[in-house]
Amino acid sequence: MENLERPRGGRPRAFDPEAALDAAMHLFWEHGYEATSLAMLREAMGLTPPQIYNAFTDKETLFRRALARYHDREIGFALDALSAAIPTEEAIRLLLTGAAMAYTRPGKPGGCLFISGALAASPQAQGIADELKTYRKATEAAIAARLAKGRDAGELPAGLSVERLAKYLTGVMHGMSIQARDGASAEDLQALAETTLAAWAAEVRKAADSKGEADVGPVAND
Amino acid sequence: MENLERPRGGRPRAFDPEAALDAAMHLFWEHGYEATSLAMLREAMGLTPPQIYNAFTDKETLFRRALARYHDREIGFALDALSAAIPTEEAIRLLLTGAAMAYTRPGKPGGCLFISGALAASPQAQGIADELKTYRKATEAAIAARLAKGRDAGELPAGLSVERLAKYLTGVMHGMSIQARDGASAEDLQALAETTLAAWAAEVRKAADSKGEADVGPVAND
DNA sequence: CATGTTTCGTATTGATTGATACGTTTCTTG
DNA sequence: CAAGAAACGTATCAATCAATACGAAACATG
Repeated sequence: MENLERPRGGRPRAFDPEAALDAAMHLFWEHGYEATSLAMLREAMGLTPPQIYNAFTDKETLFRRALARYHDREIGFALDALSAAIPTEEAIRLLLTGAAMAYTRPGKPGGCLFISGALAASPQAQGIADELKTYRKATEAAIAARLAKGRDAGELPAGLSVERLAKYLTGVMHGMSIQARDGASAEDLQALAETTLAAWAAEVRKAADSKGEADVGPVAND
Repeated sequence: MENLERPRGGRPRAFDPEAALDAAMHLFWEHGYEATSLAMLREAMGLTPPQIYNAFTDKETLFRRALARYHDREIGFALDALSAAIPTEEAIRLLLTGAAMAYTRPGKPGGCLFISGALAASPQAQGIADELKTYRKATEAAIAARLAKGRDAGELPAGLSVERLAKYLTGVMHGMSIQARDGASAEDLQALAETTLAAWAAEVRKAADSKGEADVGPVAND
């Protein structure tokens, strides 16, 4: 998966590429793609420009590597929550709770790199903005797929629009990311997640009522 | 309020400052503060650099002017909804519906300038990022104040945490802004708003139940 | 009409941006 | 131990960034 091993001999690297990538990731996370200059990267990574360019080609490639690393190391909770063998509602609860924690980790930048990396961008960096959008859309698609799976399994009413609910949940997570950047605590985001789950229950009940069915189960009482 | 009138004679301006500011606002809205270069502003505003600097001091001042103009001309719906003499729930409904429309206006950049302007920033532009955060926090505070007013008027249960609910609603609006930037339609955002209002009802009921009171009224039925 | 004031247009300014040239050093391989 | 390969450090590249100098032009006021 990692294509960093050298094919043949030569002078060995004087630094740890993973540690350097980690430093770059945190810097991009904090300041975004375009606002992070090579001078800042140089200092944070402890490297000279030729070292950076030899190892990571250019700034754009370095950022994409940082994105992949972020996806693997910082938000594994999302994939884990959605793929776990647990009820749908519990998976969504794990997802939102995980986001509340991941967006407010001590010593880490607040919020999500997929959002902080670039929302608006210059025309030259449009490709980066598009890549980030792709990551965000993938999250939404994964949530929708999980909801569809729960609906097909009879956990959710057949009349429920999974796309609509996925868009709501993704939107809430995006909002949590911005709230985190504005100083919200883990507890604040946890409360936000709980309010969101209340909406979940209301939406599910509404969809079930509109079909006149009563086989809802997990959200029947009050 | 506008301090653009000259005190004494001199050569008149060859351009309309408001139209120029409008062009700058839309450009900042689309690309954000830092990613918008003076070359781009020059072309969009149809002005030479000295014209821009003479009229708006510098890029930062121009951006702050654009922010104020955006606040006055593009999101008046928010203040209107919160200050209207209508029930609290209706005010929130207007607020969210207004956001769904304002974030997807044809011919305008998607989302909200207060978010697209800068989430992450370079150390040099930290002041701009802080100013945007101030605008976002002001929105949250205005929502909280409106909720508190509704609670004090007996429209909402006394046990309701207006700060928590305000944080949720603000977060949802932020999420709507990002969804709009990712291509969501006005209908998508409207659906998101309706799901949010379902959460509203659930939260209010929960707060009322925890107090054991029944004087809720607008959300009693099912 | 003379004077003061403001903006005009043209041509640049110094600083910073992302990215390299080049000769040297240090490793693997045969 | 020679030959090839890769990364090293130093110094710097052209392009773009935000911002101005400067003299001419166009207004208001006396």
